[in-house]
Amino acid sequence: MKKIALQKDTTVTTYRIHYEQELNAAQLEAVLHTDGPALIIAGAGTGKTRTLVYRVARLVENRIPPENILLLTFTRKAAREMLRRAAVLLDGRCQRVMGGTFHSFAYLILRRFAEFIGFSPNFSVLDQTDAADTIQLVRTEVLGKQKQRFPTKETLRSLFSAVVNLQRSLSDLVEERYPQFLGVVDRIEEVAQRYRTYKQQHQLMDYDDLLLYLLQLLQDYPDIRRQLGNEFRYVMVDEYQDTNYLQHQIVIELVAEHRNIVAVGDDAQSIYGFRGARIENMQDLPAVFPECRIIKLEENYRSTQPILNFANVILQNSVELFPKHLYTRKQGGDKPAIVKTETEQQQSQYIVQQILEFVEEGIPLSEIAVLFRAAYHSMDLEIELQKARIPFQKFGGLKFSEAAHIKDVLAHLRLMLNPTDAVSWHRVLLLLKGVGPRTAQRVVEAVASGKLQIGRSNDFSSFGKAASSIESLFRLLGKSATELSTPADQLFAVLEYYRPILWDRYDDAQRRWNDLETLLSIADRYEHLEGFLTDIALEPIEGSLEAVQPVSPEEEILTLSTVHSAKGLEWKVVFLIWMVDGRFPPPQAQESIERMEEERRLFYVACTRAKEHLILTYPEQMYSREHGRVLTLPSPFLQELPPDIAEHYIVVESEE
DNA sequence: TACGGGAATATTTTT
DNA sequence: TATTCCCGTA
Repeated sequence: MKKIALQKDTTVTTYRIHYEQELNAAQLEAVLHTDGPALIIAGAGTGKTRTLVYRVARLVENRIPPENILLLTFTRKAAREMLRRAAVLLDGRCQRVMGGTFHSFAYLILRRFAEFIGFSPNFSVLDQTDAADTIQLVRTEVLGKQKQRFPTKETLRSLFSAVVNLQRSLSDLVEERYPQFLGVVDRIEEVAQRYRTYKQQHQLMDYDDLLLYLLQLLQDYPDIRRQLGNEFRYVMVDEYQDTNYLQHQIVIELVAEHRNIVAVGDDAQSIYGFRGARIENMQDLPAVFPECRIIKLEENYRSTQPILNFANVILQNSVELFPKHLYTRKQGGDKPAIVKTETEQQQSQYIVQQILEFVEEGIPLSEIAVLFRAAYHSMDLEIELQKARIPFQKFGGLKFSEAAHIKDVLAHLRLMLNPTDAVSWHRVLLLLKGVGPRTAQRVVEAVASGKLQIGRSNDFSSFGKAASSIESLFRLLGKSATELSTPADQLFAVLEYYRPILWDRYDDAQRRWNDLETLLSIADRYEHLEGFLTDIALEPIEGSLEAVQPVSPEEEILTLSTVHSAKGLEWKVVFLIWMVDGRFPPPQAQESIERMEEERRLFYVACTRAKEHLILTYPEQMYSREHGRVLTLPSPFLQELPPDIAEHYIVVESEE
């Protein structure tokens, strides 16, 4: 007789995570949803990230290979953070999930299939300033001697980008945004055309190209589309309300086979319209996938009820959004405060003083943030914070890696990688004494024709007094290949070379030098120069140029941030400064209803960052360029609020 | 051809 | 306010 024994049935999965206990009903429904399309509409603070994190874990627990899961987020930081949390929740397998932005994902895929779109796998990625510099190159070609008024490189770049992201014609956009340039639209078109071919010839892609070519690849090669569809069998997209047309199409192509798409978003938080974001993408999803399940998360876990009431009122005044009502089970809490100060300085002093009081009460600096509409709005406050020795980190505005000295140094590194990069040659050569555009051009041509070559001895005698400095540049670039093996080594050599140039060019050289040392510590994490440079292009280093006081441990730093950069984050205490007409919203936005609506959503995003205390401030006076000191009006968003939704205060000065 | 000085110009948000 | 543009001078 056969002996019968028991063995564990491994085909029945037992779960390590107690999903039912740790999630609310709606969240649970979203997490347990495995196959097929789903749209999760998640209000602010309703545990959207938590839901995504648990869903990643759940899929992995369901034995779906992590490599087959794709998590697309708005920043790479967000993706990393979610996967880290999933790994803590479950185990290290979650770290193997593919996560990143649309752009970083596109980069990865395009490298793999570069040949299909006529590129080499080593193409480089242009960040915004690189793109503008490249445009400048063709711009001068097209323009020649003519001195008719013509858009600047940055204007051109934003125009070209809008053409791609908004899917509109160049002439339409020129007419709408820059009617003064309607007369030269043909030449603008010519620059656009040349820019396109220039990029192709030199193996360059800007941000828009990454999306454009990925979509093209998916649409033109069904085999590749199927292959990728199988590989990324489960796709999750965060912040769907801020995807643009191209990104939406990419998603549709990618999930065409398996239809496993989970999109998460909140139409009330769409704030990237200027970049082509379309709320409609979210609304379209059920039309594209009729079997799409719709799940709403409405219970808020972040804020107190008075803050939510305030936020709800903001949306009530919106003309186009679906009514939305956030609620919480949290009891109590103060009403938001609206504080009028006389001047900007008084506003800053008030904030500093309040921060100190909150710290006194035991709220750590890391739980406090000051938000504002535009990066430059915090200038005065930054000075006051420095005086009070409150350490802070600033997000938004000019990026660390966009600063001139950083770009200078990176240009040298790019030449080490790719000696045919004309834009970098220009940048690097113009740093030298006695070298102007003409000489730079000569050098670029000589390199292209092989008359000059990095890594061998050259004859520079024709360059007159600039000869010796050009020679030392070539010596530096020639060094790289043989003697320097890591990105950090290479950067170190560049810094040695660049140091005297820096001190000669900038009064604040020491501060900039500190930035460069920071850059060195970042480079140290990389093995290959290529990866280092691409990462910097795809994910410009956040944070201000202002040296963050390095003394204090990281948790003890105050956050200053634009509202845009604060998206998805939360703090116990949130200040929102400059709630003044013309600052929030800015004047340009007031020209159209759509843009005003976006500003309103932005205001909503700002207010829903606060967990316990929300404090809005506005000075009664401000300086304007033309008129000097002028009186302000409170932001229209404040004026339309019912009086009892917040407490109103006026700052009065008193002796100690 | 380089470069300095002064004028013009844009100035919201970001991958 | 800071960068870019334009022009005259060396």
